[in-house]
Amino acid sequence: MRIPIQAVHPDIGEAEIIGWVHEIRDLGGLTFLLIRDRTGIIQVTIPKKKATDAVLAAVKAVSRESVIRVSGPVKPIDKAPGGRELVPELFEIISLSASPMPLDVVEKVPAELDTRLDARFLDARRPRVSAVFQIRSTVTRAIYEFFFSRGFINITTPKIVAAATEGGTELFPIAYFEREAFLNQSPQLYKQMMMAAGFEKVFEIGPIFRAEEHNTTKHLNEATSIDMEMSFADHLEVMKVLEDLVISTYRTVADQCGDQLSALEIRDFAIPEPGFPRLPYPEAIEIAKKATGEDIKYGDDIGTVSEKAIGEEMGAHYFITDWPTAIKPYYAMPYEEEPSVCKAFDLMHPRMELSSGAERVHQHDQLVHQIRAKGLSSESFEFYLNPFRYGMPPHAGWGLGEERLVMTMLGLSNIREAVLFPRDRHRLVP
RNA sequence: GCCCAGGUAGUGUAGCGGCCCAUCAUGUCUGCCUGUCACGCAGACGACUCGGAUUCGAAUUCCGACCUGGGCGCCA
Repeated sequence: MRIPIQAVHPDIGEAEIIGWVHEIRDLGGLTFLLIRDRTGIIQVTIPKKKATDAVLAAVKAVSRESVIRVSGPVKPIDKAPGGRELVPELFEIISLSASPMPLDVVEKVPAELDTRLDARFLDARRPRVSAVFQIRSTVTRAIYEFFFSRGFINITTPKIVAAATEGGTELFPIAYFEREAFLNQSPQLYKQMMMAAGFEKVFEIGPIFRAEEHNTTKHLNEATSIDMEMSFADHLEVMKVLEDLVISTYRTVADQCGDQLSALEIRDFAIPEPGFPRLPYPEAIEIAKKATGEDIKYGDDIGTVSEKAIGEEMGAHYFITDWPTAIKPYYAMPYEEEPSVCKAFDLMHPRMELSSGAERVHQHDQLVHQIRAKGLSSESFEFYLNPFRYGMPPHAGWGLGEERLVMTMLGLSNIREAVLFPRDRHRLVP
């Protein structure tokens, strides 16, 4: 019976392991193999004089990164990594690895991201890479648990759609039988429609597609969006939910991913402090203006340089609130007393935007008016507008980028590090 | 899309008109080695992105294409 390498202790006497050959050190009369599975690494020691011919022949034939099965007694040895070693009685090559390999799993020689992504299956054998995706898995589970524990209903919405969600972003066109369709940029319209269905609290974690030709370390053409929508809630309430979710996700990772954080050499993993500061948009651009010396006017978008400058000033997670209605989507609710400002917010990490959300317009006529004010045609939104005629409750929600959450949490320099098979301007394979 | 920097063995690099049938490391192969832990030692193998131009001579200069990284824009 195979046991995980992490569970191999001298007390258990004998063990059978299956794993990849991490390193081979042949000293002549003595050969050391390091064998790796996803739980850890163990040394297998083969003394030439005591080993059987079958074992010696297999050890001679095996190459690095081959899959092997080894069984034999486990011995406590101070000199071995982990304080124990396995001396094989049986040594079977299950799957021989070819050489040379596209990259060095042991990381004696670094590999560039592009090389790594081309051979992602090998790259992901590296403990530090594997750790990122184990943590991302924990993040996903923590988020599902967070929403379920608060009574949210999980929904799935179509990724093949007939038209744009918000305008603004480019869509990928696809052939849908005899018609043209698009990959959805956001579940926004569908999650709002479920407010009209009376679901009250919904969430979805799923892919979104943006055909923007951006070329940066924080954009993807296929990303994972964590979306929620809540009836009878205003923007302030859903901001609190967002803050709680971020903190509880960090806490779960801190509690459950100690080994993975060590593998990433993250020693000072800090859980964000509750009470994220709320920075009104006019104050945000003031900070940006002072820090960058640029002439930023009210109503301008906050560019990358400004975003960084404000992030440095704030130093931790914060919200930007009270955005000009003109630069937020048509579905953001303007303040009654000052309609040029709306109840939209962005959740910022000092490095970048993580989430944006808003209280939504729930009155049909106002929504039509705002769609037209953005230069969009309300006819193509008929499927979306219809529910607003038949008792749409007030509601609010947000969308949070999962890759950006993981990237900022782990200090990854490139968002592609947080995706197994990233899709960007140039990469479609693997 | 724009700007900048690049593209040299499987990987990561040095070289930047002749000292280059190209440096170093890692890797692979062969040999030696019984406590390695980035094992060591000896030997071998393996590369100038593609196309054009300049030149007596191009990895090196110029032009074009393709590809990569970073910054910006757009965007979340």
